[in-house]
Amino acid sequence: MSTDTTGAAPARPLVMSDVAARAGVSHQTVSRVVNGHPNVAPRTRERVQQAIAELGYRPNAAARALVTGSSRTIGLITIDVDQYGPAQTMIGLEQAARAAGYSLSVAILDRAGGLTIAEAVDRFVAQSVDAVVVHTAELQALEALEQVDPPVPLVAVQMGGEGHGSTVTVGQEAGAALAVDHLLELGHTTVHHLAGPSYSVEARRRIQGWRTALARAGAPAGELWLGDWWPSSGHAAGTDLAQRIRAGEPITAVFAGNDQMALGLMVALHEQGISVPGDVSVVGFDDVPEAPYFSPPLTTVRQDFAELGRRGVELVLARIGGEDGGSDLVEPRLLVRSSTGPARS
Amino acid sequence: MSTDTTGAAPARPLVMSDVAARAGVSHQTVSRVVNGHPNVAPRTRERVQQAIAELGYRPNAAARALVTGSSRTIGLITIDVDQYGPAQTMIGLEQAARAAGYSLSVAILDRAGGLTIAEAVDRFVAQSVDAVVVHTAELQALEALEQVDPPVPLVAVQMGGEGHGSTVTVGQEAGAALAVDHLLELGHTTVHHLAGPSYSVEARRRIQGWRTALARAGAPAGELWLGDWWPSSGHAAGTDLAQRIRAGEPITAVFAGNDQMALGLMVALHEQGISVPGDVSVVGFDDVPEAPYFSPPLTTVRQDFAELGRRGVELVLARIGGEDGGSDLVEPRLLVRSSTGPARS
DNA sequence: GTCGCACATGTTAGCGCTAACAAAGGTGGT
DNA sequence: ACCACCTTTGTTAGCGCTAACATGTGCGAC
Repeated sequence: MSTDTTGAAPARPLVMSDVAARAGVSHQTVSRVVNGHPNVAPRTRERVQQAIAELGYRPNAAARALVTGSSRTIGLITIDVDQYGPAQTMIGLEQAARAAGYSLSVAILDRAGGLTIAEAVDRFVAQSVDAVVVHTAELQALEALEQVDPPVPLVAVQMGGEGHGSTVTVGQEAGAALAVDHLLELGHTTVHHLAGPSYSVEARRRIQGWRTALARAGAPAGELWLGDWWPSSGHAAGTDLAQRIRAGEPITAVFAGNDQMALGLMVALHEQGISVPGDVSVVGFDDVPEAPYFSPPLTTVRQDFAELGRRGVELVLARIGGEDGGSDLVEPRLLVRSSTGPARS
Repeated sequence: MSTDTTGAAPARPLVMSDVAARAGVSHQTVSRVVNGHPNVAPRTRERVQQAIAELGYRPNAAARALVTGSSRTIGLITIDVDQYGPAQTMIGLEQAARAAGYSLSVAILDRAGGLTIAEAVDRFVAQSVDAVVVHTAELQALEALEQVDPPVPLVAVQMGGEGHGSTVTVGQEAGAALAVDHLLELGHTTVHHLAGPSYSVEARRRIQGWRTALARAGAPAGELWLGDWWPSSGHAAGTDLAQRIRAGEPITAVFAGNDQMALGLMVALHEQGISVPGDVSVVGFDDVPEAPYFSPPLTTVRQDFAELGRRGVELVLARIGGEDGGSDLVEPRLLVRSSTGPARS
């Protein structure tokens, strides 16, 4: 319907020589100004900058990428961005990347296998990205990652194990230990664990941290259930738990692998007439924004996801700059609210 | 035969003429095969495809973008991806885009003003994106959008008003009406509304829908409070509300602008000894995954965010293909759970 | 005054690809 | 047999930019 020639929008996109013509210099001088090259006379630089501003010129990224081999773009491979943690991490990543002058290209894996890690890396390489950041805790995906050897830096964020390339990770074991120690200090004999799914490396690390903390304190081993991160699996576990408690089993403390499962768990317990924290204390993991408004407000382990993203970019930049960039760790923190209390004597 | 096939990372990236040499054709023939050009002899095509497979060749996206002016990339400008809706929408968008052979480049706005819409669009244009999708309900951002006239299709997703270019939107008024009518049918005299912040176009549309539905039913106008989408603002509103109820005000039904505020509201009510739905019925908006596990399980209006993303891509593709692509609407749906009940007589 | 050298600017080539045109080979109609 | 015409393939140019080299200019050292 509308023809796109409304004064401001030029029919032919502006190129460097348009700016050059206007400033009365060669296109190469414009290039030097654009790239902050030192050997340009101040007056010339000013004229060029003015011409750029007047024309509203932006250099063509594709041409730049072609000649330099770098697109000033970082590729992010992620999963489950509809969950709080991955979404926060992505925000931290994007903002840090942008602050450093990089754009973010995103590929979202799905559990249905629509896109494999190798394909995603491949695509990014063809796009001339300067680095790839992988954010997933999927065991399978991480194993696949080992096979990939891209010609650009690859950094993993939040992965549990030590993998190919650089890694930023939250101290999952430390976080689990925080939860367990808190519960033990409140006088609970042992702590049971409702873990995330087995394909998740994070879930495994938390299980490991839980076991270790229990052992270190000399407490008897607790029981382990597996959920799928979602509230419904917490609810199922809670229903089962409640029946066993009413049957007389001495279960008084549960550490849930994330806040959403803790929510489902507490709701099920409540439905079955079990009091939290009166009868059972519950600790979550993540500290989602809703956690303070659960019933009762949830004691949980906070992970600083945005910081994770920022560190990831730092690592990327170090690697792009040729530095080695080893592993980096973000420490979690315990937030005590009202879902935990002293053990019933 | 020098068996230096794939295996190790090649020192020099593969280019089209490497493939051409291996297949014994010219680079242009390779280009034709890669782009599915019709006039290539079947045998030749096969040989070339085999060479591509053996070498693991991927065309350089920057060179392609430079010569064609298209990078097969869609730029997404979004905000609040840490909230459920925007994150889901992004997932729908990314998957539909990838299915159509496009990549997604992401810019995340922040309320602090780190990046303006105009800058983001500008950046994307310099990146030769084929289209820009804007996903925000920020009034300010949408106004700024009116000033922008990019040389590529721009489609807005979820915006309330009719703006420049194409639009996909959820029927906000219809959703609000769903909530109000449900409450009215249960016998409540009127419905009060805890709305989202005033800068949000969505919040405004829901307010409008709420008012209209009330008026249409001949119900007296309800009271309006403004929150900020987060649970804490719902909690504050709920605390205030509870006191007024205990003072005798006849408040029995509240429609919250989103589920998180509904959560905060219900918790505050509960803390103050007001029963939901016994004393007050509450309806949310969004249907986050936690909603069935709130206390009580929340009656809410579901928005299909992933579908929104998919439709957005459809619209984009239509626009890229030169079609007009008008507005498109996704209809919300009411999910009745346990936070609503008949009015107390 | 003349040389040397640093700085400022211009000129040229080429990144890897696609588009346009050119050339070669095959087919059928007369 | 010839030519018209289609299909298949190759050759060339150029997208917009940066890197490398070439040229021009000014100024201090001798």
